[in-house]
Amino acid sequence: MNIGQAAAASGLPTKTIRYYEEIGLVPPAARRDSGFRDYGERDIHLLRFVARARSLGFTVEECRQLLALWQDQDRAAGDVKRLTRERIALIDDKIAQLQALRATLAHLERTCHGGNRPDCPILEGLAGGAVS
Amino acid sequence: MNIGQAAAASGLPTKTIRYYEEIGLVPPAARRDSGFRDYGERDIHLLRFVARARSLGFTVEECRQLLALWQDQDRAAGDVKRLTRERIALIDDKIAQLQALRATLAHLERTCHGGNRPDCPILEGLAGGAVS
DNA sequence: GTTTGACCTTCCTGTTGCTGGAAGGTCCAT
DNA sequence: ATGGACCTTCCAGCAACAGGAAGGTCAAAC
Repeated sequence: MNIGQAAAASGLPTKTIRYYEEIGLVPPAARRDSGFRDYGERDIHLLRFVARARSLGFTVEECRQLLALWQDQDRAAGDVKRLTRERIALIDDKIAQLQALRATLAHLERTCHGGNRPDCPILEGLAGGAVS
Repeated sequence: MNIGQAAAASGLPTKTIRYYEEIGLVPPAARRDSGFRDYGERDIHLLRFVARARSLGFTVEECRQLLALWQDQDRAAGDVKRLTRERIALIDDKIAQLQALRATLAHLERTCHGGNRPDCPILEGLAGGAVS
C-alpha cells in the first residue's frame, strides 16, 4: 500500500503521515526497492488510532503516551482514564472561556447600531471602558 | 515611559510590544538618545486597545482592521459590527465542536473501569470502534 | 517502446503569535 | 565606581503541519 492509499484508509493527509514518522510518533514505514513507503494493515490500524486521538483533541505528545499504553500489555487502564479526564477538564476550561468571550462580544454587538455614523460602542468598549 | 512600564500599563509583555512594533501592528515607538523606546499616554491607549481585542479572540490581522477603523474618522460602525458578528460565529462553531468532543470523551471515560486490568474501553474506542 | 500523468521521494520555507536566551549597552542608587 | 535592574538587537524555537520545488517511479495508453 502506497502512502496515498494509507492516507485514504487512515484519514490522514500524506504530509501528516510523513511528519508523524519524522517525529517518531509512528515507526518508520517499510520501503520498497523504489524507495516508496509500503503500508500494511497493522500500519493503517496504528494511523487510524492516531488520527482518532488527534481528532479528539489529544496533543501529539499525548498520542505518544496513548500509543505506548495501547501497545503495552501491562498497561493500566487507570492511566488512560486519567489522561482522558485531564483532557476533559481542559476542554471544559476552554468552553467556559469561549462562552465568556462570546457574551462580551454579543453584548457589544447588541449595543452597536451598525449604521454609518462614526460612533461605535464596540470600538469604544475596546478603547477604554470595561469590556466585560 | 520605558517599555517595561508600558508593559505594566497595557498588560502586554515587553516582548509582545516589540513584536507588535516589528510586524507593524503598532507604529514604531519614539526613542530616547540612549535608544530606549519611549511611550506616552496615546501609545498606552493604543496598546491597551490591542491587548483587549486580542484577549477577545480577534486575530492580529483583525486587530489591524479594528485599529484602522478606530482611527478612521469616517469609519462605518457597520464594518465593526460585521467583524464582531463573524467572530461570534467562529466562537459558536468552536464551542459546538468542543462540546461534541467533550461528549465523546466523557462517554469513553464513563465506560472505563479505571482499574489495572489490561482492557480499556477508551483505547478500544480509539483503536477500532466508532468513537462518537 | 515511449510517453503521459499520477504518484512518490526529500528538502526547504512559511504559517500564528509569540517566548526564551545570548551578548551587550544604559540608568540609577548606593 | 559598582551592582543590579533595565534596555537593545538578533537568533532560535514552540505546535502541527501545509505548500511547493526538483526530481524519481509506476502503470496504462498509444
